[in-house]
Amino acid sequence: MSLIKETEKYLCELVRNIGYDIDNIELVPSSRPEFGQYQINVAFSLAKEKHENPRVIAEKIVNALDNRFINVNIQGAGFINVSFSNEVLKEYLNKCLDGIDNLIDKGDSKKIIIDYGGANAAKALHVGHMRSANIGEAVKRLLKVLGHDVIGDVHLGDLGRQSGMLISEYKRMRPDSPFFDPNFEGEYPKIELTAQDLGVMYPKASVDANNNPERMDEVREITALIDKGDKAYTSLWKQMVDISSEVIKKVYDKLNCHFDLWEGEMDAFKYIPDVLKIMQPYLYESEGALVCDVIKEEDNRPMPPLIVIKKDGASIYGTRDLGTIYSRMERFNPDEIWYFTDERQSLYFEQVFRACYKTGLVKESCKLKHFGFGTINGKDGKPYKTRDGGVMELDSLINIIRDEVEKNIKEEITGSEREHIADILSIATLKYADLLSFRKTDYVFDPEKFASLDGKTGPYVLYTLVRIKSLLKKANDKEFKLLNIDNNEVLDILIKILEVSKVLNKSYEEATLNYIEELIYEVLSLYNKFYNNNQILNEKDDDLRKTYLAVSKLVYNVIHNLLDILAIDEVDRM
RNA sequence: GUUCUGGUAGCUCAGCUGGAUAGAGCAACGCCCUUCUAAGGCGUCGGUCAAGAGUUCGAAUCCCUUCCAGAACACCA
Repeated sequence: MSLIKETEKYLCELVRNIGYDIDNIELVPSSRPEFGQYQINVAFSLAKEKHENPRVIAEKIVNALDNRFINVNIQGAGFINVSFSNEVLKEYLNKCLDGIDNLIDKGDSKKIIIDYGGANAAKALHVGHMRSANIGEAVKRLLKVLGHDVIGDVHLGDLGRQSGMLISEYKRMRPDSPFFDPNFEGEYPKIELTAQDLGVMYPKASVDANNNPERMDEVREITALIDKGDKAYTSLWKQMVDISSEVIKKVYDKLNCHFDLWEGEMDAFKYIPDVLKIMQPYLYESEGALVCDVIKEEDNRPMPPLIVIKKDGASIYGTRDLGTIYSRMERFNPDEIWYFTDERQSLYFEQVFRACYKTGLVKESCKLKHFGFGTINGKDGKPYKTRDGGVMELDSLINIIRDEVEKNIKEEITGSEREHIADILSIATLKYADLLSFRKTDYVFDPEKFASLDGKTGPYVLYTLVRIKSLLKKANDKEFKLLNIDNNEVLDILIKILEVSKVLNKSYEEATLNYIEELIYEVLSLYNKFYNNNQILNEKDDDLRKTYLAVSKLVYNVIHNLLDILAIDEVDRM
């Protein structure tokens, strides 16, 4: 258990013993550091409830405190200020030099499925996919650290209009192929296409279909045929999906995103009949489609019904999501399913979730949650595009950052090591920037700013770690131990590190990583200040040198573990 | 049109389950290298928290109104 949590429990017990019935007290980092490390504001709420003087309540609490605190004082109308004694801090933090277990508080373990990634098969990953990947992967790792049982699913968009687009294009390229011969019987051949080919074919088909209604009808027809299980088209499409999957996987690997399940919409297919059977009593026909009402009496906004079967008889993305949820319930029986997609899909997910509960597809005890995120914009405030206004592919985006980041690597580092460092640094830069703002906030993509050594950036973080690692490596001392922590710069670092537990829990509750990044920056910034003003290796006083080294090790350990949650790798030099 | 999200320093953003004097980064200006990676650190400047009214010991935070911006709103995902 973390020191903060343990202390809060103690305080809660203490206040109860005085005669106030409360279930928790918060130890808040002080907004007025000159009065102490922490403030306790409980006297105000109790005063309001009991109609007593907050100052009197504060005095009662203060008088009961034991000697784990020093500098206890009451300010203003009833602010209680306390600081931990150095002995308490040393004893606790000396146990935190390796690993992160002593710094965090685990709750009840839940089984949670995380649906993130969402790449479209047969189309290159683009900017929009990056946030889902980065946020989803980090949240997945965070949940694991907090003791949950997590399953991450890439949930590929491998069914839908792009299949019709690509097959119609292939038909124009190879009209004589057996896939288009209705009389063909036997094994369909292997197609000779690369992911690059598919990347060229899709936009070509898309442009044509958008300008030509007949072509669009053909696309729809092919899409519907796959939906209905057409052998030739399904075989062709599956091959296309496999071809592009390899490339998609490589990009996800670059981003350190590793999925437990590599499934997609097509995998939901076989569950759709069961889903329809269960939902049957709630389905009705509307404008040719089969829909399910999801409006509730208390709604004060339009809530259109969820379309389950289109008027052409084919499934739609909602149907596939329902099938996926059903399959997850059957196979894993999770406590929760979390979705990470663009915020613009929030109404859609609301519809799907309501349909699940209403029809009994999902039991009430299983929580379905959608966590939307904001868009990545250019400096003009509009979604980030290539110079000519096209969709920015994720790979190009990585290369843009890589060009910037290269400038920060020392010239003396060359060859494959340089390449390796550039790889890690560019992903770290991209991720740090991507996770820096609150999940729902749109942010401006600014490669130069992100790759800068100054400010809240990946390079700043990794550079600081490089210095710590170099220093720890040079240290001859066998013993790293906090012995003398009277130095204020040291104390500031230690107190900041105590926040880890709360920061992780807050990040979990809101499914956002910006709090973690903020903490990383604050710790490292305090460490840099300390590093600048103190000689660590050359410190003559044994106790001080051991303490300084222990602080360095503690900082490294904490930041290393936090970066691991964010799926950000480090380098040894740069 | 209805609903949702947002409006905080010149710029980019935190803070929003009400707490003491509203924060950070960048930019600008000024300091600190016989130094463990100065690729760093320190300082200064910078605010009607969109506007107005309300709730209370206390409001950037909660409620209401208005203005501005973005998004969603049935067979695309």
